[in-house]
Amino acid sequence: MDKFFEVVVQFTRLSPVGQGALAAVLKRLELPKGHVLIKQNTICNHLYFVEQGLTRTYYIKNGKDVTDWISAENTFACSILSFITRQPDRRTIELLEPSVLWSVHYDDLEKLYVDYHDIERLGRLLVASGLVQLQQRFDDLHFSTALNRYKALLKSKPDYIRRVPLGILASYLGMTQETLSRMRSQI
Amino acid sequence: MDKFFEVVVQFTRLSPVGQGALAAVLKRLELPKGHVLIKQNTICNHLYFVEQGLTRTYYIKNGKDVTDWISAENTFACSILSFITRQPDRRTIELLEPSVLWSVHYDDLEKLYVDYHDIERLGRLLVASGLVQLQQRFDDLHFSTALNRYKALLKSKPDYIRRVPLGILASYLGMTQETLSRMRSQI
DNA sequence: CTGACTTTTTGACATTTATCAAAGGAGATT
DNA sequence: AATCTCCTTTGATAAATGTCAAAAAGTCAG
Repeated sequence: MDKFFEVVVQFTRLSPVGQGALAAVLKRLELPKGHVLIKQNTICNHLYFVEQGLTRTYYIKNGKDVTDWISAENTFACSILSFITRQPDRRTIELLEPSVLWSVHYDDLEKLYVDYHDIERLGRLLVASGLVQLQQRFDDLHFSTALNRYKALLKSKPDYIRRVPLGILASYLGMTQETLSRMRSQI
Repeated sequence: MDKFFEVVVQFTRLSPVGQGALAAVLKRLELPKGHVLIKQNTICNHLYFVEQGLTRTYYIKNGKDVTDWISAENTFACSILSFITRQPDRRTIELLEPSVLWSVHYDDLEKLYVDYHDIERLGRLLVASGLVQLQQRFDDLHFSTALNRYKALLKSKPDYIRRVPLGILASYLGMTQETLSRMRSQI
């Protein structure tokens, strides 16, 4: 749990009572590679913090597997659309490696938001951080060639290139695995 | 200002005192078409609410004009990256139509967050809503053909097609204006 | 170590979209 | 009405990327 609060404190300092309340609803999970955290077309009720391991979020679009997001150590994973809107979403989240996670239930978080101003603030800052990351990822995709998208990833997330299978990485970058394989040999 | 609070109340109900404090820092702007709200490479210190009119956010990428976002009535406009991170950003925001806007200064908002739990909550919900919208826009871009991106826009934002010049719309959709012109005639 | 399986690379070809160039409209101004 | 400017369409061609097929390389259980 220490890792979780190390990350949290970078967003905002919690009061001891707020931190205690948050710690009380955290659940530790130790799960094998391939385990499915969220199934497609269900409501995402948990926010996951990755202490160790790697997750990928994907869905099927026109019959093809599209990887939407990858979460590594010290970042969060959930279906953003479903967690916020409370509607089912097509996304599935699975583990690419055996992982250690901490989960918070949506309802618990909502209660904490009401009771603790500082946790509401933490929530705001976490969402804002997610927005910044998604905006950067969006920018990488918008009007970039396949080669530049790969280069951008090489710069921003070099560890993904070692840890994530090529086909999944290609899909994350919005290209086929053949194209990624060729881009890679071009550098 | 009524329009602004009509939108706000859809996110959360504010206490009278919170609402009053927020109203006190809102500034009304009436500006002509072409007016620049935020210049590239500056820090975005204001969040704008569009009561009437239309804005576009764009930047230059490899010498080309890339439209990143469009805000119409009852939505917000700012450089997300800059407003949140407090760093300069390449984005410029300009008015595509003569507009009526309400602006809030970053510093005022931060003070309100500290003083009023309900405004911190509003902030969280606004950012969350922004995240949902960006995620949807990202999904439209990820592994979609030009034609499908155009169709998705036709469904989600039909008014943009009437109000936004074709070249800007094309760039928003990540294609050239020639391609958009052809997609359009295909439907 | 070997066979079965999965992942990655390579090649030939097809499709999509961009680029460049030019021609049409539409609205504003004289 | 003629001119100007801006916006949109159309056509020819080029470049980027996808698709399909097969070979090569890596992984792992037995």
